[in-house]
Amino acid sequence: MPESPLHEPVLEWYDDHQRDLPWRRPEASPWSVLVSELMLQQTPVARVLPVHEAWLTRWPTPAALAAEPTGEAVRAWGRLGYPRRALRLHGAAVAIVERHGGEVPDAYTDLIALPGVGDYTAAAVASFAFGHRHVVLDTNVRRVLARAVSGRELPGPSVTRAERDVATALLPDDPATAATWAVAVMELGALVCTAASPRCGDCPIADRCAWRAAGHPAYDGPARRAQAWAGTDRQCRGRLLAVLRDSDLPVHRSALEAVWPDGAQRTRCLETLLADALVAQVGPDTFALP
DNA sequence: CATGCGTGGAA
DNA sequence: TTTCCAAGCAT
Repeated sequence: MPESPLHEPVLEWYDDHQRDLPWRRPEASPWSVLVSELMLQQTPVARVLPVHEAWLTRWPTPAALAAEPTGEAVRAWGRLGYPRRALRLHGAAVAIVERHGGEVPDAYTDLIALPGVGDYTAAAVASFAFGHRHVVLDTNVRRVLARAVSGRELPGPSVTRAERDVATALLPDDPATAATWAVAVMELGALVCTAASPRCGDCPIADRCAWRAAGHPAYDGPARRAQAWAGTDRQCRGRLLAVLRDSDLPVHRSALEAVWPDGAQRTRCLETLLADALVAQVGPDTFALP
């Protein structure tokens, strides 16, 4: 389903406005792309940039990372958030060495079999790193298509069949063009067609946007539940892990008690961190990164 | 399919 | 000061 009136303006806009990101440069390796995609899951580009650079310097290949303890990945992950992603990236590196001779695979089915790689990430790596033709459906793309094509402000909570059909119908036939289209729509969503304050005045397809034509009707789907934070297990786990991350030596229980007063919750969170293999117990009362 | 999972900057 | 996130994944 090639020629859509959306293609040319979006591709031209991307050519003029795309950000210069390390994982988009011609010399970027598939490993660099994969690392960036894991880090960018729910984490803003600005915070990923320095960690990605340090990561690729220290571990230029999957084999280099796979040779290290998982705790080194957790430490290097720093404050990107969702540190289980660090374990998954390490696990992906191990799997790449074991199953693919140390080379990041280019096939979607091989990619999605890696830890931490779901539909979006598999399609993104196959498309961005290898130029393959895939529907790359992230939250940015979903929002752009919801607006421009479907006339709604925001996509629903989960990907629908109809949404995927729309994205598939718009995907250019030529693989190279499809890959550029995928990253271009995503970039448009990230820079112009943003969630909160879309800059329709800068949008290359504003005159073809169904949402704009309909007068920017407000989102009418199910309310997205706000995520609580203060006092949650997530906050507690974050505090505990930060103590271990910031110490080169194993830490005593007392150091953990100091950052979270609620003993029952602290104990429970420490247990889940141990169960998740984000923390290791190295003595009767001492803990460290694995 | 609904939930849980971190973080720090912007509105 | 609160709120709301930001290129999802696993269960």
